Amino acid sequence: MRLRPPESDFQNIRSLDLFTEIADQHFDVLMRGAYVQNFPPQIELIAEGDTCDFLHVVLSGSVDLFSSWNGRETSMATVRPVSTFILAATVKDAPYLMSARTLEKSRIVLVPSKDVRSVFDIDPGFARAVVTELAQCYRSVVKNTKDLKLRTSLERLANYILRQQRRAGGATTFELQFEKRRLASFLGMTPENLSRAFKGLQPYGVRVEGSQFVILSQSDLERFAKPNPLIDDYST
Amino acid sequence: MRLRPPESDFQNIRSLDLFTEIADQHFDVLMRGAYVQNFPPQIELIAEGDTCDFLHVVLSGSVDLFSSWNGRETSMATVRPVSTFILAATVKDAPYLMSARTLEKSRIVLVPSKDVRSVFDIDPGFARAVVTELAQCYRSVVKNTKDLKLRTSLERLANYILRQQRRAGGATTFELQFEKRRLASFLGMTPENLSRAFKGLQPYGVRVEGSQFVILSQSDLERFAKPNPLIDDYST
DNA sequence: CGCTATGTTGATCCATATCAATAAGTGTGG
DNA sequence: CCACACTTATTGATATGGATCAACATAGCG
Repeated sequence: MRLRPPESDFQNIRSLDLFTEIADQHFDVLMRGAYVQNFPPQIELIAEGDTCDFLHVVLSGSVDLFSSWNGRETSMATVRPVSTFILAATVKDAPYLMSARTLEKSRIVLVPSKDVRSVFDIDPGFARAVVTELAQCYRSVVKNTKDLKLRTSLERLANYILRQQRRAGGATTFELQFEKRRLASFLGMTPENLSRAFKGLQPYGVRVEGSQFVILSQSDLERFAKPNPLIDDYST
Repeated sequence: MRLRPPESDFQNIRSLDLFTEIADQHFDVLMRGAYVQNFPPQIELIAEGDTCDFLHVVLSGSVDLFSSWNGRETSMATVRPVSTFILAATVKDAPYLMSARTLEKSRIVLVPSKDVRSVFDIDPGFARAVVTELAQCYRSVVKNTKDLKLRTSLERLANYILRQQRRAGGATTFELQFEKRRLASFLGMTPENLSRAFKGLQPYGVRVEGSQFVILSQSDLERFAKPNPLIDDYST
């Protein structure tokens, strides 16, 4: 069942960096063509290789971006509310490079790609926002590549934990938001190896109980992880 | 010695996708503020972490983009004429995530970042080109991540060879344009491992003599490499 | 309350890194 | 133009990080 997004969703969408500078009438154009839909968990929203018909906005829930080749699969990123995904395919009008599936019950807005492109061409504020967002995405992937190529799996895990801690407001205790197997895949390792890596971080003051992470010694962990803003900072 | 770009360089720069749709007067604005410079090999042009003052355009020669962490270093990409680099840092006005050094004698144009941003704001054709270029860059890095996470080093090498072959126009014989150690670093492996990987591809009809690659059996190599447009195609 | 998926642990294997030695280029200055 | 120095490439021996296989534990979930 497809429905136009109700007024209540508008606010959430408009609050995105991508839409704050857009002219009201142009935002209306995008919303008029848009659909909102609630998906159950584990639904494949898009498949890599598909043509790109919609820009997706996650309003609630979460979405996993993943890729496959030759029978192997890897998790590329997790999208959390409120944010968009596959903007690059949208602006290039090119096939998706990644597949997407819901991790939990999720509310997703689908904005027709051609509307996005046509509004881009007439709205300078939106154009500016698109380019900023894309640059941000690009930089995130570059950081991820550096993480993968310059660090061992133990170092990646250590820095991942520190990043999550910051996202959780700096608390010494916080929850993993999804399965460990997905974390393993995202970090480029096997579930077995991840289990052992948790043990490997115990000497640096990391305790893992179920989905709960506890940092017993911030300084020990940081001394081992050597976090770097040019790899680990989300903002810049 | 810094010099304004002469007329002869203008044509080359303007032929870039990034500058084909820009208005003449706006292109002039960019060129008026720009400098052109000839660099010897092995000169570090920018260092990761530096603030981004210039968009760089390679007119001739070649440039290596690389990153470091904790005493390790990895090659991220090679930039060949005529193309730009660090566009993302330029539009975001954020620190470079990668360092750049000349691989050979190179002619580079430096366009002040703030000029790029201000022209972006007033020239829709240029804005469109910037967003297309950034989307392209983003997709390239995503493909590279898939390559790294989904393939073994031998598979990466096999597909790299096939990509280079296509760049060389499909010839069965072609030259590696730089050192093997850099290729190893780019592919995320050690030089020793690369040497052995060359041997490992012999059964699939690959011969390496010095910097020359010979593909004796296209079909065997492709059967092993399993190239995929969503990882290996440059265009989309 | 079982059933099924996820996570852990142990044993083993394999790919890749590291260390060491040698060979082959490459460039420089006499 | 050659000799020397220095970097890069190759090869061999070994070490190790991480994958795989297998068994078991645990936790969600219907």
